[in-house]
Amino acid sequence: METLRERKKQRTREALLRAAIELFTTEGYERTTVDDIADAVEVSQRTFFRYFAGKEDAALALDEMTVTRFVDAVRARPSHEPPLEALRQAVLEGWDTLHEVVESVVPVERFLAMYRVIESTPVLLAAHLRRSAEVEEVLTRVLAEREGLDAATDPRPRLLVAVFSGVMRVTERQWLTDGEFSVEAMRELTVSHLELLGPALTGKWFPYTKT
Amino acid sequence: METLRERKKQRTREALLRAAIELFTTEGYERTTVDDIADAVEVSQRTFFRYFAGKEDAALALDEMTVTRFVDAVRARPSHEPPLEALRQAVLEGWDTLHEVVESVVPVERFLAMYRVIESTPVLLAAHLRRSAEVEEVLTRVLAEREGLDAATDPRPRLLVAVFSGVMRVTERQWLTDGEFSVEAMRELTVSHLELLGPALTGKWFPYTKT
DNA sequence: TTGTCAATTGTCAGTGGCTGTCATTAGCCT
DNA sequence: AGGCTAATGACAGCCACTGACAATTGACAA
Repeated sequence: METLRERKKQRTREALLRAAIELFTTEGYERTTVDDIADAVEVSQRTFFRYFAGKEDAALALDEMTVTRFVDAVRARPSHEPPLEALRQAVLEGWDTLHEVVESVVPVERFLAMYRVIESTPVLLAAHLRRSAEVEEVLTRVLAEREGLDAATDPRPRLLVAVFSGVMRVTERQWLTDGEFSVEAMRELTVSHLELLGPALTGKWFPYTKT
Repeated sequence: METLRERKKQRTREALLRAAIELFTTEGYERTTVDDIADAVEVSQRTFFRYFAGKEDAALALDEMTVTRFVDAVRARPSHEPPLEALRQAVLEGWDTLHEVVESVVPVERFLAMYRVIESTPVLLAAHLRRSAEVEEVLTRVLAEREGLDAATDPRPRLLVAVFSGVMRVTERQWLTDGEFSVEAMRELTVSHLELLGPALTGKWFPYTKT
């Protein structure tokens, strides 16, 4: 049983996060001030900064939860799987379990709306990409260990992760652009894009038809 | 012959850029204020913001020049080359002609020092990655046109560019980490990493030896 | 050459993100 | 109940950045 203090803190944080997401998705990220968020929860601006490193941090907090989940899923993949397959399965797992990760804070639609805000707000997109680079670093170490390679001297795990992450970014972007925001659509795009990986590199452009 | 006004403007901009790079590389990006830069050139802070969209913009201006050069090089590659080869050659050209692009503003060592500042300063790295994403978009369109594909519906050009860019990011990062800052070292890393692309994806980890 | 026009710059005031400090409040524990 | 500690609020201040307006300076024609 956790103490009252801890429960209060957790509620404050969640309230701030919810208010932030609400405002970001309805009013826009730039037009929302930290004071707006703090006022909505009736705490001081200073308190906001005690829970979040900055405005960006609040905007990316949801995404951060899903990323953590994804990385854990990669770690949990059986070690006999080829690395690319492990990454692929982990991503698909991530999308399948999106609800249980996010729903504790906001409905999934809010999450998707927030995702679009991130992609369309330059400063948020930048922060998101930097965070992705950090994740690539972690994945590199995880894969290197799995495969018994030394990430410090062997560039191949890092390359593999970079390539995979590149494909995932393209996939997410197209998913948002298509306007078809179902988990199923995301699954299909992921699978088909990863299948295109080999052919795309050879430079032999067979006629392309959507699957 | 250009007018006196234009020459003055150009000189002011270059002076600001040089002062900014000087301060960023010696004092650090965060510890340098816009006032510091403006004072060093003896203009008002307001004037700085008339030449650069922000502090970031000044920090990334040099890199921007080289990126522009690279994109132009891609456009200039003969259309019979396979796309990946065109990108590869354009990158190598870019490194070979680094001097003539950069030297008009600062010595090349300054450029390299600034590059390290970018990689080691979170907010600059983020901005750099976002800019790279924009470049990927441009390259996608260039390649799609070259190959007679429709970038809007066919994901393959975008995937190819994303993969290539991923490899280049890994390469640059390792180049900076290795501490061997010669153009030759960069060439070699580029070539060898691109050669590893295929094998890295198959998941068959042959013993790796540096070339 | 001089006067007019337009571009460049400086000054000033203000906003918003973010931090340090310190007093106050509120939960915890004996 | 009372002392301890963690959480909060209030305040002052820094810095990036912007809008508005006035002052300056180069351009160009009469």
